[in-house]
Amino acid sequence: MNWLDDLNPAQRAAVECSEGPVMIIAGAGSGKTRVLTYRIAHLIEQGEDPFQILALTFTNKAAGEMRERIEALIGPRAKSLWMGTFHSVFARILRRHAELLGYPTNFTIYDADDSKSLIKNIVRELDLDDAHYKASNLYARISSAKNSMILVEEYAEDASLIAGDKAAGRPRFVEVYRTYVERCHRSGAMDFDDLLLNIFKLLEQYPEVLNYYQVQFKHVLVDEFQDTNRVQYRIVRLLSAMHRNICLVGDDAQSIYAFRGAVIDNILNVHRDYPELQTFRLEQNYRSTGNIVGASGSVISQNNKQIPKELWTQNTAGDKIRLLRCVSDNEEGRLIAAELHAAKHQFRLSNKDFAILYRTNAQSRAFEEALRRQNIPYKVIGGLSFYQRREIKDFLAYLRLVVNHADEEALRRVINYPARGIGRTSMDKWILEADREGLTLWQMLVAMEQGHPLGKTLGAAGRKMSDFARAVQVWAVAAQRDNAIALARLVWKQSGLHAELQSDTTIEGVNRLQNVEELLNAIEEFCESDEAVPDEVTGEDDRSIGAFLQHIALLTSADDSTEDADRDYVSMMTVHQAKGLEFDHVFVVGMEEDLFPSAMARDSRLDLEEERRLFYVAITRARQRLCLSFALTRFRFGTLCYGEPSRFLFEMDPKFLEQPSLLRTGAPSKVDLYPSTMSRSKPTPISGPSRFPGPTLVGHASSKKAPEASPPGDDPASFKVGDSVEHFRFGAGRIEVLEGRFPDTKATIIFERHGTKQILLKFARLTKILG
DNA sequence: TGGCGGGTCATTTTT
DNA sequence: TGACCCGCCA
Repeated sequence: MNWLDDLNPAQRAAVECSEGPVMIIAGAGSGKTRVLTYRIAHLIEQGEDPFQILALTFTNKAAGEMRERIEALIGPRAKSLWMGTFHSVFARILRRHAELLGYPTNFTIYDADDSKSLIKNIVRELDLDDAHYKASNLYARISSAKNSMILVEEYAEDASLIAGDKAAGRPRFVEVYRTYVERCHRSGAMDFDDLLLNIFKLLEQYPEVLNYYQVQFKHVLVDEFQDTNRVQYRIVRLLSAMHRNICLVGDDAQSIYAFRGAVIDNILNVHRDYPELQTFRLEQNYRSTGNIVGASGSVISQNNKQIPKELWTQNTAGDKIRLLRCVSDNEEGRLIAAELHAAKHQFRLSNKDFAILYRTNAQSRAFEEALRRQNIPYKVIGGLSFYQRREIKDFLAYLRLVVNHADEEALRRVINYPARGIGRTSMDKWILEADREGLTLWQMLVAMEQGHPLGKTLGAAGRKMSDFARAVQVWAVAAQRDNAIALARLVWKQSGLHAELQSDTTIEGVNRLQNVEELLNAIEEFCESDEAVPDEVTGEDDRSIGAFLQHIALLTSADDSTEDADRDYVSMMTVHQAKGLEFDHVFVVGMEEDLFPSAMARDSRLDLEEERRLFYVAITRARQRLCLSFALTRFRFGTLCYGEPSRFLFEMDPKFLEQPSLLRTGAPSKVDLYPSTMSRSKPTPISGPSRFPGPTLVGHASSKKAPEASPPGDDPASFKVGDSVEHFRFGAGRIEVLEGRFPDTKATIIFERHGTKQILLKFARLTKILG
């Protein structure tokens, strides 16, 4: 037990307090993971059964790392822990009880693409116009309803929700929601949110199941508690209600997922649900220099909504924080590349020690170009995961269909890919007829195979459809006896996918073929490795294709196997993706108003506080050195926009900044690189007193930053549906629909001479026509 | 039935 | 500016 000596007093207290509800507020860099892993190890050392410990995380990566670290402490007993993401642990439980909820045991998990595609189909079927009913928007609404446990019927009865939808121009949203839920269910599919919501339903509706897991989980631990949504919190409370040994670890200052349903009030108000809650604060930062800790503190203290705490460090003060004032986004790229290059040599760092963090993905371009020009290897983190690539999804759709014939998204995806002569008309008739007879698409196929008249009506296409159904049935039989790889190879050959991809000799085509082959390798590995944990209910070591699909359904880009631990590259990513990571030297770029903080957050205190927490997350990633840059002009959406330094820069106590004067409007862009500079790229000299100095690439941006340059227009908040308005370019028109919350209210306007346009009020400079 | 061109639309996204 | 989606055309 001597490893407990690795902990400071606060950490140790948090680890050793193993009874009753505990909250651990873990500041950035305060050794949160260490406390969590030691706590679990300590529980087991004290004689607790690892099978009775449930630890929930948000990412597979976090779960995997934690398990490894616990194993390092206490050995292979760690393998028996119930540890994983909310979604994967719950998916596992749901498999056992799926029938209770009317799902097949081998239910499919729909990812966001599947869900959106289904919603798109529904919008089409309900004959709604897809300008007002955008799949991504509807999906987000459905998701947030589910995360708040608002079921369809509750939604339908909630007058204010309905009124809101009406006002937003989508009065039939509930129908979409209802149809979506029905169709998922009919397809034997759960989306990500269902994995949470259905666990909640299961525990609520089946007391014996609830009791079983309440007994089972003597200890429940939650990582990143500040990011839980309503349903997650409810589930955790239910599961831990018997033993009340619940341990919530998090940092309210790092809550950055409200837009996805995370409820910061969960962490702010836990004590209401647990009056006997014991709270521990980890306030000593081990990660960063004094200047970085100090600067981050001065930023986050501007927030109202937070648990009071004071982070401190024994580390040296280190370098002050550098500011980089750039004339344009391209110059920002060049200067950062030069800074990086210089620092790398001066401090003898590797590329891996650097990270460039930005608010939006679109910003990566300038840095990619600049780094490429300097021959500095980099990697843009995030983006499409391996399993989201089209060819992979296509092949997986076949496999999904074999496992679960009801999976409508899979069926639609592959029934005519590779092309087998089943055209749009045939598909439409098929869908229509299935709907009329109340059959699923698959049942309709089977009916046709067994002589349903539609088969004859469709002629050749009908025969092809029957052939297809028969093939899937044959594969399904094979899936009963073969393991995953044998089945996958069979389908790969017989589906025609292999031939299809092989015939494409373009570079991308060859790539696609290789990707599927890589997937096949992964399946083979799955069948051979001992990765698949035997199911503790059946005791069987499941190597079926169904088990494989389950295994990969909840992986993301961060889990891709391509291990480049050996490659040395600069990491570039959004701030969100950087959470939980740390680097020696961090650049946070694009520090401008309306970019960071995002323009969307401009007028809401809560949103702005979340942006501020996001900035806090960004700067606390840095261990040794932090550099913040902003550009005075930037191309956005094709037009040149003016920017001004982010308010967050002004919120930092200037004593932590190397050159606070750079924030002064019109200050010269003095960019002295690190002494041993090798930089070739000179900063563009700035002259003249103009507010936005620099090259005159000014254009006439419809700049939101220069409202004084455009006719003022009436207050965007004052418009109503039905108002007659005048637009500076489109002339007279009438507002038909207003949607979105001020200030992002979007208007659909029918103009007398220019037809219907959708316009953002805050940019439009509309004037009201009276009378 | 697929390939192209024009129109539209732009945060963040652990699962 | 660029990515993506839809619809039209061959």
